[in-house]
Amino acid sequence: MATRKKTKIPEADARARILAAAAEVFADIGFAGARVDEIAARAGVNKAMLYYHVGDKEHLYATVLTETIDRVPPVLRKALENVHTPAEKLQCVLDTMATLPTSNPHFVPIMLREIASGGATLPDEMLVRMAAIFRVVSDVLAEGTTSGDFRATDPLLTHVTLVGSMLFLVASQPIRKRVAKFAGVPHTHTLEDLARHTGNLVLHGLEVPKKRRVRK
Amino acid sequence: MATRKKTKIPEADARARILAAAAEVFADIGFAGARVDEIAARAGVNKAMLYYHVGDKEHLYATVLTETIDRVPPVLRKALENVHTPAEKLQCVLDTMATLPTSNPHFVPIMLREIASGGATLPDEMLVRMAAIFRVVSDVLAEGTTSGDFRATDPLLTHVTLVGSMLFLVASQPIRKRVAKFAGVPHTHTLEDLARHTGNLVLHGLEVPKKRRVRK
DNA sequence: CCTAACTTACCAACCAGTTGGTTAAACCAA
DNA sequence: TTGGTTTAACCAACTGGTTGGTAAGTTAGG
Repeated sequence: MATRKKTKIPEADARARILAAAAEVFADIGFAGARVDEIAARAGVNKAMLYYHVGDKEHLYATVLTETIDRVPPVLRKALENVHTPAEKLQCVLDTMATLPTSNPHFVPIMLREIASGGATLPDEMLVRMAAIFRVVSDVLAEGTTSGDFRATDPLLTHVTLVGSMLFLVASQPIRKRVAKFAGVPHTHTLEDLARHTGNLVLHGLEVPKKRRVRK
Repeated sequence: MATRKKTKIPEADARARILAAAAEVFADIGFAGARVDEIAARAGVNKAMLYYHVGDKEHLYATVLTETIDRVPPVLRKALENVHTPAEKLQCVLDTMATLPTSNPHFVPIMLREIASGGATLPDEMLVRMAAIFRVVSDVLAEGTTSGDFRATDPLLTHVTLVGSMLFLVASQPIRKRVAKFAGVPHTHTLEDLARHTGNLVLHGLEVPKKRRVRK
């Protein structure tokens, strides 16, 4: 309720409501499918006000993107603070990634669509931020490799595999439920399950260690 | 050039050209962004002819989807014919998936976008086909588990992780190149590299086997 | 002369962005 | 304190270009 400098009661920060509504709509139907009127309506704001507060559709989209991704690196770094072995750090990264869609459910579909379109419209601003996230993960990988815990892999490919798996697993949840029905297998997984499965798979691999192997 | 039944020279199968053009445009900008006029133009066909041959935009999209995914299971099964150990089969699945975007470059972005939208518009027809692909992979996983080569994992999650990694790796190639520049790391990978990396990661995992581990 | 294949010309709905205002809070000079 | 001025916040109504879809006709093979 705190009034700012001057002006007539700025209707509980319209800008924030517009960005939230935009994230929702962009996530649901993508940039091309999103309607500015729909965003304005969901934000409970006149369309002209949307243009007044954040500019045109393209700028609105870019703002949603950057303001969302900016929250990721600090969260990742904070989560890693009290974790020490490389394997634990990697699992921590995955666990944290799995929590992101809880606090920010619209980020995953938006990014997936960006990937799908080859990032044709991704501004350099976003790439800088993606590189920042990559660096956090690649530091963990490098630490694991030099400490002798991890095998040496291409860090960029490994990072993309991790992020891709998590994004895909999270985003595919509704479809997975339907596919599971058709394939006749049960399906009940939490976000933590997804992170655990990915961590387990990527850390230990599928193969049974030779010594423990039991051929029948 | 072969003329079919009757009619006035059916302009070298307009329907096929329409579907090809549609796949292109849907892959580039998604269903909502795609313009029917653009698709018709790329197919070298009058817009009214597009409606005459394949019906409205929605039906056109559904047709592209099903006709594309239908090619996957036979290719997978054929590729698996001459491969025998579970590990080799799994790598074969990944290799084959990596070849798909070569023969059909539009499938990956289209599927990624479908995942992003939670499959809200995915017809049951598609789910049946996705379940068919899942069954091929899950058979390989099950075989590996019962033979003692693979650890037991949730087959659905593992399948989705594999497919997701491959789709994501392939689709993210252009963005990866740009991110690599910002992160200051080199970047040159072929589709085979992607399949090999994923196979290596998922089969053997990141962790160095205890016996071989060298702490410094 | 019938019918599949093809075309032109058109339309109504839609949609991003703008115009031309109103309102009231804040500021300021007397 | 007052009353005039400025300015941020807000809005209804409009604009003009776009777009999915169609109607009504043409062409030519059988």
